[in-house]
Amino acid sequence: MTPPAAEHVRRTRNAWGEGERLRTEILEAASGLLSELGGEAGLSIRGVARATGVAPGSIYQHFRDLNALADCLHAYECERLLALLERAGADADRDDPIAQLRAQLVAYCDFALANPGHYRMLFRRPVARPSEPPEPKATPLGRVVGAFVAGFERCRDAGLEVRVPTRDAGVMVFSTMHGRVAVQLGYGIGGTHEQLAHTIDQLLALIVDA
Amino acid sequence: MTPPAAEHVRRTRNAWGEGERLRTEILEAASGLLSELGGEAGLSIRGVARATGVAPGSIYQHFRDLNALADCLHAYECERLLALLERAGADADRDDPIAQLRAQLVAYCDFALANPGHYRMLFRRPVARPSEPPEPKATPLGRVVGAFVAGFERCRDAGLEVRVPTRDAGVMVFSTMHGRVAVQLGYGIGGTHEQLAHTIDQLLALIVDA
DNA sequence: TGTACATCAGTGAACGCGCGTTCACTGATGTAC
DNA sequence: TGTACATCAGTGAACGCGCGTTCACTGATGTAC
Repeated sequence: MTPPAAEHVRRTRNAWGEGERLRTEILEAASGLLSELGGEAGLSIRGVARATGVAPGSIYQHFRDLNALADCLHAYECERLLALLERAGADADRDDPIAQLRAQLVAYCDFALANPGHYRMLFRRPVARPSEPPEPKATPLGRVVGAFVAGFERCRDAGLEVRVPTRDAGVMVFSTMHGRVAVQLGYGIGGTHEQLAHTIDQLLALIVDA
Repeated sequence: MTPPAAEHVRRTRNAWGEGERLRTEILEAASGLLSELGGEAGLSIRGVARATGVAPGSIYQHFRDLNALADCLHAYECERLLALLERAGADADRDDPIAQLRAQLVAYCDFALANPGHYRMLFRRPVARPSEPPEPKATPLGRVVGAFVAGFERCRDAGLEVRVPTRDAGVMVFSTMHGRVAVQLGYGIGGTHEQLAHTIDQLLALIVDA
């Protein structure tokens, strides 16, 4: 019942005209809480305020209410993950679309295993969200799948044979990795970096003819 | 913020010597709430009491506290699912271990898609449970994987060639199905009964030589 | 250069609420003698 | 058969708590004249 002790940080207020900085500080603190709490459940205005070192009321200058804060945090984490995937792809061999895809898949798994709380929030959002209707493509799941689909399209554009429709291929690698990650997180097996990399190689070899 | 309206059911108290019946009534009511709430988050003593039609204090005659109630509910749902799998296997052709396994996998997917809230509770239990250490084999995930492993062992015993160690095979089908279910639940694609059955057939054909 | 005022970046006390949990109780049913 | 007592299956009022949210405020920094 006791919330995890979020140390009461003292902070110096932002300079005149830079109030928007608190918004980012709040999101970063909330992001840290996701790790401590292991997910979105238990996230509260007061907890985030404590972690930020700010009065509860101050949150409301940047977020309409708890729901809006959760939505923004969700979007914030989603962008972080997608940026990570993009960077992983960009860091890989420019002329090897398979290597790029592989790097993105590895980055995805690494993120999930290193940040279970963030991962849970991103992909296991509770259904009962009265806000707006889902719109699958805008969902983190949809966007990550989209990134993988784009990877397969790059393979196809490079003249490699992709044996199934690229959309199906994207969904396939996502669901396989999501399942593997869940087994590791909940069961503790099959999720070493090497095992996952091996699965990724096998999957890619199965789907695209290099 | 308002909890979903759990209609205040009036109930007649149990007869002398049959007080244990309330325990089951509570678990059944809590199970119903899992559907309404879409998962374990938001489950409360008072909510369960309302759904059962009983005073909050009455819960404590059967469960030490909220945590114990959640643990028992977890076990209760776990048994329900495993019984479902067992029945599915038993209802299939006695002499066809592949048909039995197939029936269990289909039953598993059907359960997940029909009961997202229960599924989430069973397989996405928050990490921060101070109770006892996990003990993977006793976990729903562990036991379901175990049921699948047993299915592959029956195949092997029947003289069929299982191309990977049965344990790996069990983990493989579980993670594949878990991923597919997650994509359907969060994204709305790939999860029709036919598509899942098709995936199951493909997977089984890949793993065991019939 | 002074000064009155506006704006900014917050604070902190207060509210009402639902929650978990406790506890003295109530009324019906069984049991000992 | 009567009756005193024990046990059972709950009730419902009360407690203290953390929560979301509001609101009047404070003190520092900018701006108009």
